[in-house]
Amino acid sequence: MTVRVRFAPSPTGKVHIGNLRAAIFNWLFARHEGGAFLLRVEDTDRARSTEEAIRVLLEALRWVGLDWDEEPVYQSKRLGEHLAAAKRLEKGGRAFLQPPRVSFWALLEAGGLEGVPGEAAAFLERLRREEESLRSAHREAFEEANARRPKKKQRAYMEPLLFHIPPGDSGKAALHFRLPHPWEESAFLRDSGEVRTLGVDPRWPVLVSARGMEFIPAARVKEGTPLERAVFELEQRSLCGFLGLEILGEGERVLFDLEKEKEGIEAGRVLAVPGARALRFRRRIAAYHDLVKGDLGKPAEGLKNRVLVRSDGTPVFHLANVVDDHDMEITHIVRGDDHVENTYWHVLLFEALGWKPPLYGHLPMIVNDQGRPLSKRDGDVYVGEYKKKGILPEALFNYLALLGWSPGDDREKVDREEMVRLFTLERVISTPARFDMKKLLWLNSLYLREKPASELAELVLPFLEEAGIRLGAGDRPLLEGALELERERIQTLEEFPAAAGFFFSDGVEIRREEKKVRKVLEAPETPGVLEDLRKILSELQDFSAANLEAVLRKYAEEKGLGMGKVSQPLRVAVTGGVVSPPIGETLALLGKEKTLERVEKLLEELGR
RNA sequence: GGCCCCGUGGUGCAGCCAGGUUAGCACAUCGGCCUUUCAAGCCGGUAACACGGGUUCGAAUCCCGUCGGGGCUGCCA
Repeated sequence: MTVRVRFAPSPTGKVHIGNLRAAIFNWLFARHEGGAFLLRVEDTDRARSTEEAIRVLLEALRWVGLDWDEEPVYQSKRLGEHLAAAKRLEKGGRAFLQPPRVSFWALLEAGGLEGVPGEAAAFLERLRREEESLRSAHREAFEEANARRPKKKQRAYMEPLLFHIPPGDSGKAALHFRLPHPWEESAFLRDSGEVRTLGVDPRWPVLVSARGMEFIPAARVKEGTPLERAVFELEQRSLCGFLGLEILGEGERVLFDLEKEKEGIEAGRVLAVPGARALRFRRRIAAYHDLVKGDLGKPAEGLKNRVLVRSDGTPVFHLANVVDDHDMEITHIVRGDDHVENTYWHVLLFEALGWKPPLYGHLPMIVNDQGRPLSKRDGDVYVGEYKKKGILPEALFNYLALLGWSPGDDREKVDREEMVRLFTLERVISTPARFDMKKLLWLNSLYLREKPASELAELVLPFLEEAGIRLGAGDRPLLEGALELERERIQTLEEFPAAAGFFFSDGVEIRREEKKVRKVLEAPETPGVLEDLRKILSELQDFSAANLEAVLRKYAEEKGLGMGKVSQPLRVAVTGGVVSPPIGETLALLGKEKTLERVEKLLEELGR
């Protein structure tokens, strides 16, 4: 089997660094396996997915050197396939239409109020009238509880499900995916053998239908709370985790046995079981093997049926994803950790469509200092910002690849080919990683040192322009020379103009505001030294770095001065500051004419 | 709240599955050397197995519990 992986971003005009890392891991995996790396543009949000946004996306991938193997697939063009798959599920009984104004009342009505004792029916009526007051009671209770929580654990208020009226055009129905019934086989659901009981509120009937079940867990409703004041949420669960389900009443009396009602349920009956105290069932576990995290599983009684097609007729992300992954013959899905929980139902969806799901691996998230997922508030989260900062794509690639993966030894700088050779998902770890800009900068300086000056020159041009430095037609050798000298002194291309601008300017502004500069200028021997050097340098024929170095050293020795007393005044004259590459190299590159001009000018300023 | 995932210095990784060094490497930080400045380079220092039990001659490693962080819990993607 040939490995086929994909990177499936939605184009928003910016590429998040976490997405880029996912792309890198996919690419490395594909290249290591000799497989294909594909692109799928999830452009179903037409408002944001402009052509410009798509261009930015592709450009970012090219920038870090990720190439893809086939024409990108545009999700927006595949609406027909998505809907066809949904239709197929509906026909096969694995999806059902449900009108949008779903509420407990509606469901009760659909099934009739038969089985609900008169007392409960009257109570429903009362509740219906008091809906508003209940709603605010719920809200109040929530706000109160929320205020007591530590800030980090606070949640946004959500309407209680009991009164939840999902948005959507009234009159239209959303298509729901139905998880397997307990009597249906599934490769991703297994009998755990463990018997569980789950308390339910006896004041409320449990509803069982082919769509799943609805109940209020007793744990949510405190003992003795008047029902009309109770803060509870209706659970809408699929049946899939409830093997051998029995609904128990007072004294463990069996009120309902799912096995016996199978046929009625399949025929579409909605059963209301009043007076229930507990659900007893054998637990089924939803499970899949994650290539990064190992065997993963969760109790399937927590699984819910999910919306596949919205009431406006558009497929949800998950459906589109699964259908596209199948049609693109994707074999491995490598994506962010935030999709782990979705995977349980994605594999079930594949299965329901009669397809074999791909293998999944989930990458740990990149987090900020607070351990939260990197967001735009943290700054520098988009690929473009790194480019703008003068980070080399090789460095970013290297850094990102090592965030959550390692070649297994202590190497930090690993080139692309080596990574391709060594990459395995097995070596991806599952702990979230913090983004460390300082380490990126360090890696960047390493790559800066080894890139040919001619390439660097090309890359640094925009930064020079940004700094207002214009190069003459014949300045290319000068630029490359300056890069050779400065490359190991800077960490990013962005720093180059400030460090080497003096090579390209006509004159130079002495930075007297700097203490160290003043100290050099005010040194008593400075004027004399500069006068001597003016003479010596003007008579010098061989203006090479080596010779300059030798001449200056000889002069310092003769005068009994430290080399610093000679080089620093020159440096100030020529660069305006006290920092530059070795003085010989600097003067040689700058050239005799400019050097003398600048020394002359400084002497004038010093009144000589 | 429920379920799932994760916990090695300030940070990233190695070590964990197959228990046995002084817990290794790198970034950052501090100090020193080199030195004409700035870098680079070299040498050295500070600093970690979240906590508590258990198993064992021996636990970062296996088991249980606790705590902490994150994810999911939408007709968002």
